[in-house]
Amino acid sequence: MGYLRRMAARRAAPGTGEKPLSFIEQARRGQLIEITIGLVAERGYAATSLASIAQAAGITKGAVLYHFASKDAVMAAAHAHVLSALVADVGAAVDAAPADQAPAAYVRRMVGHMADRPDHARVLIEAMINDDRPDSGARWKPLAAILQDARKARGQDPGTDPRTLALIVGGAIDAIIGERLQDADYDVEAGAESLIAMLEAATFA
Amino acid sequence: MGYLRRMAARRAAPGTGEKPLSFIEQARRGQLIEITIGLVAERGYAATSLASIAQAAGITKGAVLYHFASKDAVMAAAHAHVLSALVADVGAAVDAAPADQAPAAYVRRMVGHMADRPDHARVLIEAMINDDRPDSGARWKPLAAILQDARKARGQDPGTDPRTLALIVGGAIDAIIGERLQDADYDVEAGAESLIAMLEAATFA
DNA sequence: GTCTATAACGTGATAGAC
DNA sequence: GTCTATCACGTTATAGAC
Repeated sequence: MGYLRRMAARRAAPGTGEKPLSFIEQARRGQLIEITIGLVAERGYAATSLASIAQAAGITKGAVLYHFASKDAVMAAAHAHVLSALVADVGAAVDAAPADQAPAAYVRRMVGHMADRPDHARVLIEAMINDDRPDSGARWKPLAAILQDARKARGQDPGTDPRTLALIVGGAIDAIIGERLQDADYDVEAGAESLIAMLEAATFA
Repeated sequence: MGYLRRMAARRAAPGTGEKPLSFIEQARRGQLIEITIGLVAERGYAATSLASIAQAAGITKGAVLYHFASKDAVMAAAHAHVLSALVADVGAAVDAAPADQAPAAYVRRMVGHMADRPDHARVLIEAMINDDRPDSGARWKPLAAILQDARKARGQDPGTDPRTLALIVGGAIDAIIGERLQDADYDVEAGAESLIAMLEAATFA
């Protein structure tokens, strides 16, 4: 792995120095995070209020704010939860594949992961949007590195600008996932394979 | 054109039966629309309140609601404004190109249009997100049709599923534009050409 | 016809009850 | 340690002044 870890690192960075939390606390936090994921997936970030979270959990707003410092803290926790699941899943798949097939593995698992967890996908999309920090390439760099390694493993010249190639592939993945979110009948696996085929054709040119 | 018209048609549909509006009214509306575009581009849909629009225009909230029926009506007007500009621009470029080169023209003008108007791009993105109506393929169908026509003009078999191909290209365009919004130095023209090269390679396979 | 002042509501966060 | 009642603010929309 290592590639995707960087993605997560940005989020996890400030959180060093956590106090140990009780079992009931941990359970409540987990419950609230799950509820928040569902609500954000359904209504979006801005439309998800503390009141709606509290109501879904059967408690009051203040109780939510006892377990989390602020609304943003709840959102950040929910985002971190789905992001770490994504990183672990895709990272493992990429690491298990030989370097020259890592890009295909990345595309397949990324699409598969999101298709299997529509709620997570929607949360990640929402987070991507509402995250107004200028992410200096954090989005495309991991994939660009995987693509470069694959080319090296095949003994090819570095062809198209890796940044642009990673952006194109990443954007295509987003579009395929987005289509699945709107139409549950859309065949994402076939979409992923089409994208991989295009990528192979472009890499050999 | 005709392809992109459909995109706009959805939005424009209900608005038949408009009463003629006075000059000052039209001017105010235009002013408010421009202001709204700027604010939405800067802060996003949810964070753009009537108060912020009114303040930027130097009037009160109520005055805004005299010219538009509701906050959503202001937003819809702003969206319609940027969308019609996009449709007119890209549509003209596509129509001017021979069928076999229409996809390339589409990509170039789409990217160019957005790169030249970052505010418009951001508004379109925001609208895409907050538009929770299930758009039955409205997003990819125009491009899919252009791609199919190009293949026909070249006497090629219909290869990859046109829906998937359109989704991939559309997603790639979004990613290229998104990158430009975050990094003004990113060379979108080069990105567009890379995408077109990939598309050509895939079409010939 | 154009706009200002006011109202009714929902929000995130706090102070304090248990 | 856990949660409820309360607060101050910003929101959209309306009623009414000019």
